[in-house]
Amino acid sequence: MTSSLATTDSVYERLTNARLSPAQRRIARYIIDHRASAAFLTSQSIASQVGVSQPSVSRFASALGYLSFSEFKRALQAWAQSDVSALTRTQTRTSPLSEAIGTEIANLRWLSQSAALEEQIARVGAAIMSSDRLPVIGLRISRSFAQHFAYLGSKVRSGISVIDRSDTEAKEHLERMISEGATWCLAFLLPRYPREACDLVRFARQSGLKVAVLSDESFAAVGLETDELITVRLGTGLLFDTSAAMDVMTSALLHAMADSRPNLSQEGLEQFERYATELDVFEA
Amino acid sequence: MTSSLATTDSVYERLTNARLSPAQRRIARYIIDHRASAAFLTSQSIASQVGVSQPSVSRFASALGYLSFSEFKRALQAWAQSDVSALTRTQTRTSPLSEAIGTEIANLRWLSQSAALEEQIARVGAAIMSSDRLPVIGLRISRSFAQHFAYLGSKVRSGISVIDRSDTEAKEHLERMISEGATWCLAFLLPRYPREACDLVRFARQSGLKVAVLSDESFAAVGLETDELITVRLGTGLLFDTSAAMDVMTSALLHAMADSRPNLSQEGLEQFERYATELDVFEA
DNA sequence: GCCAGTATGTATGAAAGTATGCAGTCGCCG
DNA sequence: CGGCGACTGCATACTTTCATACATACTGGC
Repeated sequence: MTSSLATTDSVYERLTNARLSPAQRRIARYIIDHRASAAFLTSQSIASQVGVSQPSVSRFASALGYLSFSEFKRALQAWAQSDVSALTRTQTRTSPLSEAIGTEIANLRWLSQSAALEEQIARVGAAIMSSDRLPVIGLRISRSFAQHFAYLGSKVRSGISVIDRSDTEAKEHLERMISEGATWCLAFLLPRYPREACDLVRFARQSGLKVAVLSDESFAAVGLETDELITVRLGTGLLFDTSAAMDVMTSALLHAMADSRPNLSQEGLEQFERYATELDVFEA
Repeated sequence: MTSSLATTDSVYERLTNARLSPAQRRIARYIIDHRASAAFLTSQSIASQVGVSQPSVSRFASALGYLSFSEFKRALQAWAQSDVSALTRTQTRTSPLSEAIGTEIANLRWLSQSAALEEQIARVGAAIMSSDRLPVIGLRISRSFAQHFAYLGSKVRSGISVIDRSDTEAKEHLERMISEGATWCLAFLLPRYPREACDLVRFARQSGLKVAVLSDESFAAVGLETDELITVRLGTGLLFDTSAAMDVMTSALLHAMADSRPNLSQEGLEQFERYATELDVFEA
């Protein structure tokens, strides 16, 4: 009876529902993140990976309701298995959501086929890293992208600031950054291309800044001059556009930035870690 | 030297080339036919499946040139592993970027295959649409997601506001929204789960709000109670995590919200269009 | 038929892996 | 401050799994 329960309930379900101790949470975390490989490790090696004792792993399995660690491992293997076999299964698209996901998959695929992209990202990353200050422009829907970039970017380098408006105050801000040593700026410019954002980009270039723009394919139609233009495809299946590719490219750009100045970036990241530990910022 | 040979040569090559006795041939046959599962069985159970003794299996491994059955099993697992990952891989991955894109494609695929998801999104969309006010929680990295959601969400319904801090002022804000009719709130809660954000979610629930959380898989390990939990997988190939699936789910949720109250949403969108045209907000 | 060589199962000890009693630590409540 | 309960690591007993010695069975050459 008990063992039949073990096979019917999903491992993941148990992991989410069970009441776990701190050490057990860390184990759960590790297992979820490494399920493919964790499914075949011994309690011993999981323990050492996570940094707890072997008995803790053993107890963890029973806390989840399994009779033994071995039984848990079997369930885990079945889970990991179903996980990969899901990949092989092609299914018919019916709903808008799966349509949308399908489109985004195609968009990402297109991205990975784009040959010159890799090199361009590296080039742009190095370029904006070389600027003493880095204004990041993003208005309306693009504001959140600019802020996302700036939040992470600030862990890699200093002097990043978001410009999410287009009034005289914003222009003043931009000019001040130029006088402080900004040579490049980065603009997120997604449909439907706010006129004000375009104006701001023009203003920046007139002021002598080089501009790197992250946008989508149809941006070309706007006819705005840029120094670097990275384009992605957006997903259009749902009420509002989805921007999975933009998310990936943002991260890729950050990666390239860090790559171009390993020391500087490493320092920033370590500092953040120290600070996070000190102030006990995160769970687990 | 021997062990390096063991890892370089493919298992399959050895299976076909080695000179084997009748019983060993049967074992080989079984292993080739069931490699996915055989890779994790004990010598004992392989033996009983094939109908030979356990030492035969043990000897079989050394006949193939492995130092021990354990080493053979590891090689087998690696083989089975590469076998399934070959399914996902169409081209050779070399750079971190194309790795990362590949991962995100897998993440999206996993999403589209998740059966209950569609229904859950619809349910959550309708639920948060029914709340007279809608606080959206997002701290640190999740702030931009919350803002993205709120920016678009405000075109679909009114009364959305972002809570991107966790001080008394934020709690005051939350309580005011409750008194104004909020019954649900939405929280973006991405790794590494800020403690403050978790606290805020607990506070919200204690204050009587239902909480829908958008997070990633390992959130389970945080052990936070929620009323609805939507999980995606993040991409981990680059310096910072990518969140293509989160972007899609955010949009899907907005879509579901609009679907649950077509009139209300339509009205909001039209109003935005009128306003945009009037003020000449966009290019083209 | 006998012998050498090969093949295979049984028995057994060693090693690896897992579970549990016990004690130390920490936080909480009276 | 002291007792209590939860948590966790250590030591250890127990279980499973693996490798090897030995015995038995089969094969082909003589």
